[in-house]
Amino acid sequence: MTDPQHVLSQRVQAALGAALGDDFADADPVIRPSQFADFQCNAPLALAKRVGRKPREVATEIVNCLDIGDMCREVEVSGPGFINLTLRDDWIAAQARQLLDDPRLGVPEQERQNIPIDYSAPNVAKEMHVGHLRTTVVGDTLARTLEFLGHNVIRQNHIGDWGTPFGMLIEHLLDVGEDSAEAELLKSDPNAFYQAARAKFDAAEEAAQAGGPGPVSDFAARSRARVVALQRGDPATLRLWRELVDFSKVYFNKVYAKLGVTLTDADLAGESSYNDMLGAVCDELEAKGIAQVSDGALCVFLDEFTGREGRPVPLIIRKSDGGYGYGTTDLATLKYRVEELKADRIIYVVGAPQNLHLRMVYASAREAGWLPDHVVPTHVQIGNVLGEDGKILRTRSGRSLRLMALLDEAIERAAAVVAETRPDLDAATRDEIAQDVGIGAVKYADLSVAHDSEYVFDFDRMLALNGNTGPYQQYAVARIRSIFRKGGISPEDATGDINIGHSTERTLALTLLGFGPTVAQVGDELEPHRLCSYLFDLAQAFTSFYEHCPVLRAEEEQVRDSRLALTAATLRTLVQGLELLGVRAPQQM
RNA sequence: GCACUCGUAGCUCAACGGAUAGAGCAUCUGACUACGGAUCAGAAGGUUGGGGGUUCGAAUCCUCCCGAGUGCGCCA
Repeated sequence: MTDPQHVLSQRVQAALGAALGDDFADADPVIRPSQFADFQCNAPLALAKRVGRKPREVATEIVNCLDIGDMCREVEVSGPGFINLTLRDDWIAAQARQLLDDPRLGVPEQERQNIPIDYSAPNVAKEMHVGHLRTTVVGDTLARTLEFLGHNVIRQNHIGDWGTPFGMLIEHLLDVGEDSAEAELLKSDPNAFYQAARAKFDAAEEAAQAGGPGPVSDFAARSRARVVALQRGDPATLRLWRELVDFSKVYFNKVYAKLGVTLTDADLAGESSYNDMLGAVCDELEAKGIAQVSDGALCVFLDEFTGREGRPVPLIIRKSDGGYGYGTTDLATLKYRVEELKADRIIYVVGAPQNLHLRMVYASAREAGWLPDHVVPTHVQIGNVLGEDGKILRTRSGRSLRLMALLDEAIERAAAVVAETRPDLDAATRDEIAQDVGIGAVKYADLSVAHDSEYVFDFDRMLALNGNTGPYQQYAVARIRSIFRKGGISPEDATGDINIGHSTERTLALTLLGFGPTVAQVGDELEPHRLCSYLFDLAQAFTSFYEHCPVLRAEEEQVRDSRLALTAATLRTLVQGLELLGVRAPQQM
């Protein structure tokens, strides 16, 4: 048991029962870190009214019943009725030392849940751009964290692999030839392929309107026919469609490999995979009287959703031409996740603009009985990434930024720094460091701000070695590893007792104990930036300790062993924390 | 018009209803024969967009205004 907040909460709870009676024995008082002491409890303030007495009196009474001498050196009532708690150094030291034997670093066991997480979701035959960065990176961190907490995470990469654009894409693929260089673009620069198809389609539309049939306008007609063939399940069309998807998979996997995320082909669950359910979804909604035909389209109208001029906003589940849109797919997906994946909790890591749509999907599914009350869908809203001008990040020409290009630039910039600072290393090692630092910087920058807030993308800031950045954390890890390298000691062998002598040792040890609660909180609230804040605190606590407390050069052997153990615990915690963020910590940098 | 997300130091961002709103950049002061100075110690910097309200206590909750972004029927 290494989580002081949890232990203190239990102690205070016992005292509450003793002081105020059995009615309060299950009050579960909240303990928070505080600037006035190590921890603070405000339960007396919350309970004072209930017992009709003054908060300070209540607090004093609780303190009198508190049996806590083994872990606290000071307990006092202060302010309007807070209980301030200051831990004993030897207790902190002992708990910090326990982390070294604990494979989970003090992270509490959770009740195991089935949790599908919907994230990344790029489109076939389209470029991944900055918008995909956050949904991919945030989703991946949540997946890693919930898995670490013991849950059964089911990664769901809901790729856009179905719908009207595929008619023109397939026709274009046929036109250029499946083995052509143009088709190869799908694996490296899919936008070029998509744009070509799009341009051809638009030109064909124009030609068709202007002068009737011809070889150009023919393309639009062929594309439309191809969509129908695709939805009908025509084998030849399906084969071509699959080829498009396969080409795109190669591209996705390139990006994922570069980015270092845990998604694999096994996690692909694109829109097409729900195709067979769409008809039944519509039929059932119609039969239950939830959906009605309006202007030729089958729609679900719900009272709580109104749009312009107070008119109800529909969730269109079957278009007037008989086709299905993403509303239908999303309903089928939700149904599948509840019924087949046995979801206890469903997480959508999706852009903030989709909020209304998702809420309508949830509401419709609840209405239909596909989403039981105990299953809670959560939309982790992803905010936009902005450029220096405060507008959505784009290239100078106004196009959205290619994710691949952005990652390459980050690596290049990191490489330039490494080349300057570490000319002693060989090229291969420098290259590896540049990869880890460049990618780590981008991912960390993305994760360290609240997922729903927009943030300004700035290479210089994210690659800085100071501040709440990836490289700062990586540097802290590199220095720790350097200590062990220089001392000829393996971190696993640093298992001595921890004794606290210096104030920076105390701060470091106490901060270490915060890892478990922080990870649990990230799992509950789905906010990775809290883990970043924590790791930044930890890295700062370590560098401060590192400045003030020599480890290898400590004069007494006992002090040296203690500091080595503290350093080893820090290393493990930082590396584990960064791993949950999907940020690699190089051996040196 | 309605809905969602926001408005915090010069800049970029934090703050789970709790005391004196915190970091980092930038600025200024200190500390280098360094277990890796890509650092550390410190200073300065705020009427939390504005007005009301809820309560022991509000950046946080409610309400009204001002401002920004996004979304509101056949793209996904």
